[in-house]
Amino acid sequence: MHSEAVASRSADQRDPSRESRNGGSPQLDAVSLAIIQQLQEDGRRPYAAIGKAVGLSEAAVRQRVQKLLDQGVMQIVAVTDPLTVGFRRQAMVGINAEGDVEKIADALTDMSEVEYVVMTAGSFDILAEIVCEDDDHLLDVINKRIRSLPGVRSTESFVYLKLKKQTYMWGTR
Amino acid sequence: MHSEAVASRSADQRDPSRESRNGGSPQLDAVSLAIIQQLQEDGRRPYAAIGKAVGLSEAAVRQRVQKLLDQGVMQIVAVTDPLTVGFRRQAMVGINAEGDVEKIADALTDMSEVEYVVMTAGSFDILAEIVCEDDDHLLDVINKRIRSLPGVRSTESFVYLKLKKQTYMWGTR
DNA sequence: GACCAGTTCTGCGAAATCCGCAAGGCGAGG
DNA sequence: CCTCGCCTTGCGGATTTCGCAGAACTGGTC
Repeated sequence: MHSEAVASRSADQRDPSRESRNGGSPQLDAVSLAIIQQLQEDGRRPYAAIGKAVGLSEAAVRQRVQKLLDQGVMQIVAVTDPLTVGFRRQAMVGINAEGDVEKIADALTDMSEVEYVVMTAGSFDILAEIVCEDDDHLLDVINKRIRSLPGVRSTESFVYLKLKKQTYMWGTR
Repeated sequence: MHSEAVASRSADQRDPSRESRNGGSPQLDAVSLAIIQQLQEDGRRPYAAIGKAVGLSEAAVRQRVQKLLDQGVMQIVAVTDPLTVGFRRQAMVGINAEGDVEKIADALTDMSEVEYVVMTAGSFDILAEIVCEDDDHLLDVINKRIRSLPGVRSTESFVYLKLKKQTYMWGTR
């Protein structure tokens, strides 16, 4: 019914062997990847259109999307540039820590002003992106809430001046 | 018909005076903010439900969402953790530059491996997030493509080990 | 090979949503 | 007064969503 994509799908695309060891995360086959890719282009694209593109029925796409959402593998959301949207201060904070770094990362995760937390290798152990109402708020979060966390050795801040690019199209290359 | 939200809306929410000067971006009133907020929670929420929440008709919400999309104020997309999705290397790169920094940022923006570019104040002029297939690819992008850009004085890389948090809920606080 | 349990896909109707369009209200400005 | 921009209401038709039942495939076991 829907082109020749169907014929090859069940034969080879479902192969999960290439996943290797990437942290025990719920393995994704090529079909789910293709679905995610469709939704990276347009988060509101109808299931039927996605199904046609990846070679699956509408209902099957719906189930897989729901599972991906439930598993937390992806989220479908509106993204903006907070700076554009208005009167806010944003910054990236590099953190040097000692002891249980992951616990510090968890503490950051619990802060509502923190949008993005990633553990890194390099001269910072953690990078955290912060979105605030104004300078006072930003200062408060960085100096009072973050620097006072046990294990935080030092921090360095990079206040955002202008967001130049923000995409989610890694699947489309 | 839709609760008391309507009554107050036209009276005060449409006031654009608090926008201040934030870069000549298309000013948003409180209603559009509320719509964005709804879509930050669920990018697929139906227009009627959004309308009920913000006190607008379904058709009006539809028009505003379309305009916000067209203007590039927001995008509705699926977001994932590339590391979770599989076999990739990701890094944040801090860049020190001389001369026209914005031009360098534009050059970074043109690279498909670069997902995120922001100009900052601090010890880096630019922060760029990179998503790659593997180590070789990452090395190639950083050392060959970025460091060779005219005006780039130095770079420092932070390879991602683990993404701990990634949200878009600034509207919901 | 046969059987079975679990999972995934397909194929439907029914309900809800999307989408374009037209007619009218209403406030802001010229 | 008139225009412009935006919202509302209402409408129908096309499309999409959603739940469910049956079929198909997978992996494990005997």
